[in-house]
Amino acid sequence: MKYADVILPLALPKNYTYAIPENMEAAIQAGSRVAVQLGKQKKYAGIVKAVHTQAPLDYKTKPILDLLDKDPVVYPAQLAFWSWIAGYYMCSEGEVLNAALPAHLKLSSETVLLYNDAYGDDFTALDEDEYLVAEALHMRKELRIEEVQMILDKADVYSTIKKLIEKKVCLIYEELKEVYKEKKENYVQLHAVYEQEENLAALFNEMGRAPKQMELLLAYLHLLKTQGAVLQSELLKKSGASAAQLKGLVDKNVLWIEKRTVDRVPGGKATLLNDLSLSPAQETALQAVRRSFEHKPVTLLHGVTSSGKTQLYVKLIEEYLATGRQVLYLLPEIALTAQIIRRLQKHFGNKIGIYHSRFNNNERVEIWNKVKSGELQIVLGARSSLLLPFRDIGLIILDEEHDASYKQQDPAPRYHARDAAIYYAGLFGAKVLLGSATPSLESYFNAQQGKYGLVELLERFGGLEMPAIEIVDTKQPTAEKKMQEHFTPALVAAVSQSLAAGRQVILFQNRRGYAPFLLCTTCGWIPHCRQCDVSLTWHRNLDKLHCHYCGTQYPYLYTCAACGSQTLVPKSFGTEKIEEDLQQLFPQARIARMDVDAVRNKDSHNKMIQLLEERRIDILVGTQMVVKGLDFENVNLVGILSADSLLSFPDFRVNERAFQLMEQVSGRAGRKHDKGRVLIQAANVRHPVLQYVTAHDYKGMYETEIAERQRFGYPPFIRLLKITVKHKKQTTAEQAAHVLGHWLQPHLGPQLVGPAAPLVSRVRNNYLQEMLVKLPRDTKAIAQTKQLLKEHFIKLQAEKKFRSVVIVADVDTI
DNA sequence: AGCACGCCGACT
DNA sequence: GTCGGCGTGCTC
Repeated sequence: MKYADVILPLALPKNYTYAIPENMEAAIQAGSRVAVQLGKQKKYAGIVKAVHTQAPLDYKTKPILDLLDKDPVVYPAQLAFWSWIAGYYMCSEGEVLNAALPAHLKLSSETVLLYNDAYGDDFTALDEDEYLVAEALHMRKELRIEEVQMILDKADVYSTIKKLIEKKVCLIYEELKEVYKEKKENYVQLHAVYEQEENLAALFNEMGRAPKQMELLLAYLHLLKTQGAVLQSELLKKSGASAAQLKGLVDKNVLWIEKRTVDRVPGGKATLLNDLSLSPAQETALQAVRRSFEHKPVTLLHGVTSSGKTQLYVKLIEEYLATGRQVLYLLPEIALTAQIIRRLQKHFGNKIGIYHSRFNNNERVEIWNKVKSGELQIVLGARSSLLLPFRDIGLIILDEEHDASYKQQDPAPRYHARDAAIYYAGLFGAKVLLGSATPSLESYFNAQQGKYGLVELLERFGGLEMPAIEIVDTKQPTAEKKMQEHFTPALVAAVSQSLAAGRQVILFQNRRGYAPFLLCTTCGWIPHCRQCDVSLTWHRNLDKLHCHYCGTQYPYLYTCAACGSQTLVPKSFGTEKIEEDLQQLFPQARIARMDVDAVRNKDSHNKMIQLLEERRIDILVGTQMVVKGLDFENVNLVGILSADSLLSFPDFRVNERAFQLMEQVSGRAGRKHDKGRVLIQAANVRHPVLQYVTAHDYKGMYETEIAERQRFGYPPFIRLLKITVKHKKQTTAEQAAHVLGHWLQPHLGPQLVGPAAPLVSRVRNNYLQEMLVKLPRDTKAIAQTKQLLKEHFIKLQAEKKFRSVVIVADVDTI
C-alpha cells in the first residue's frame, strides 16, 4: 500500500497522509494535485509532497479521491522551496501553497443542497426557518450554503439544514469544481469537399436562391484568403450577416465550426529586436557582472539612476536564453508599468510572460502552465512570480532590490523576495543579479563582506549629468511670512521657470503625517480620539474619522463639540491640498495628482503616465508612487515639499529610507537634453542625510549608517524577528505577551525587546502587543531560536486563558 | 480554514 | 425548560 503526504491550502501545522488507491499508484507522484476529503465533508485540492509506503500508526487514512491533472503541477524544486519558506519564515507549507497556486488551481468543495422531489410540496410539518429554505429549494432545486444564509439572514444555518435532511426534504453533496476554463473561440472552416474549385463553383450556382448566404460565403472566402483562419465573430461582423444565416450554411454542410482553445495571454510578435548597443561603461559593467558570476552566484549591481541598468539586464537575459534556461526578472509591483513591459515585450516577443496582481485568475493559470512547460522562457513579474513553477531557472534579476515591498507583509508567508530568490536560485545553481541605484544596507554590506559580488555603474547613460540638488530652507521664509502655503518663494520661482520653458515638473509629498483632519473655523477646535491623545484622520472614501493609534472609527462630525457651530471643515496637507494650492498659484498649469486614491482603479496609473509622456500634464503631484520606474524626458524639475517629514519617523531605517527616496525622486529630473534640477524644502537643512543626497554620496550615507547599525545592534549585523500577540481583550493580549516575554527572557536576555503596544495598538478589534527578537547572524543559532519560539508559542496557547490568542512571527521584519 | 460539539443567556 | 449564541478542538 502506498501513501501520500499531502499539503493542503490551509494553515495546518503539518501535512496529512492519505492512502493512494491502487488505480492511481502509477500516476501519483510528488507535485501531483489531488482531491482529498478533510473532516466530515470538506474536500480540497492539495499537492502531494511525497509518496511512501509507511502506513501511519495512530490513525487510519482516508483515500485520495482523485488525481486532478495528468502531470504534476510543480517540480520537486518548488516543493523544496516551499518547505524552506515555511521553515525560515515560520509558517505552514499550506500557507505557502496558498500563496503560490493561482486561485483557479486551488479547489475547495462547496456544500450544495438538493431538493428531494419525493418529499412533494406539503410543508406543513416544517417550522418557519425550515419552511423558508424548503420553499426556496423547491423552486430552485439547488442551494448553496451562502444562499441559505441569505434566506435565513444568519450565519449558523447548519442546524436547520440538518433537520431538513432528517425530514428528507433535501440531500446534500459536496461539489468540487474545477474553476479554470480554457478559453475557446469559434473558427469557421470550409468543408473539405469545397476546397475543390469545381465543387465550389457548383455550390455557387446552386445558391442563387439564397443571396444572403452567398454574400456570407464570399466574405468568408475573402477572409480565409487574407488571414488564413476565420473567427466566427469576425466573419459575422465583417459580413454583417446574422448568426442564423451562418447556421444555414453550417446546416447545409458547407461550413463547419471548430472550437479552438486559445491563449488568453498572447505574446507579442516573435521577432526579436536586436538594436541594443551598450555604452562603454555599460559594457564594462556587464563584463564585470559576468566575471563576478564565475565565483559569486549573487552579484549586486549598484547603478546610479538613469545609468541604463535595464539595457544591461536585457543583454544578460539574452545570454542566458541562449543556454536554454529560464530567466526571472523581478520588479516591485508598482514599477511594473506599461513603459517597461512594452520595452521588454518589444525585445523578447512571445518568449516573455508578465505576471502580477492585475491579471485575472484564468490568465494566471495559463502563465503558470507555460512557465512549467518552459514555453515561457522569461517572466517579468512582481514578488509572487518567484513562486511560479520554473523548470530550470538560470538567472534571476531583482531590480530595485532595496524596495521594501519585496517583503510580504500580511498574510503568511511573510517572505522577502530577495532573500527567497537567493535560496531558490541555489536550488537550480542559478545566478542572481540584484540591481539598485540605492542598494539596501543589507545588500551593500553583504557585497562589502565579499558574500555578494559588487559591480558599480556610476555613470549616467548618454553622458547625462546627475541633477543638481538644492536644499531650500523653509524656516526663514516661514518667519518672514513669505511662504505661499507649502511653497517657498524659491520653489515657486523654479516651477514658474520650468513652466515658462515648456518643461514639466514633478512634486513629491509623502502622505503620512499630513493626513486630512477636521477643523472648526470658528474656534479652532480639532476632534480628537476619546482614548488616545491624537487628532482624528478624515477618511474621505468612508466619510469617517479614524484614530490611527487605536483604530477606532467615529462618524463624520458636523457640529463643533467645543463651540457648537456648524463650521467644521476638512483640512489637508496631503497631496490633494498641494494640488489645490498649486492650482491657485499656477492657474494656467495642467496639474495632476498621483497617489493611492487617484489611481485606485486598474488602469489610471498607466493612463496618467501616458498623459505625462504626451506632455498633457504640466505638474504632477504625487507620493512614493512617482518614484518608481518612470522615465520622462521633458521633466526638468523635481521638488520635494518636506524632507523633514521623511526624516522624522521613529524607525531605525529612516535615514536609509529617506536617502533612497530622495535619491530616486531626484533621478526623475533631467534627461537627454539638459541637467535637471531638484529642490528639497527642509526646515532642518543641516541633516546629514540631506548632505549625502546633495552630493549623491551613497557611500557616505552607507558608512555613517552602517556604523550606527553596528553600534546599536540592528540589521545587517543581526536579524530582526517580530512577534505579534493579538487578542480581542486588551488585558488578555497584554498578559499573554508578558507571560511569553517572561518565558523567553532567560533564554534570550538582551536579544529580546518588549513586549510593548505598537503605535497602532488595535487592529480589526484585536489588541496588539509586539516583541522584537534580535537574532545573531548565524544560521544554526537562528534555527535554534526559532525552534525555541515555536515551542513557547505552543506552550502559551496550551494555557486555557490564552487559547484564543493569535501569535504571528515575522522573520526579517521591516 | 471549516465544521461539529458543547456549555450559558433570551425566549415559549 | 428549549433555542441558539459562540468558544474550543479536530481534521490524515
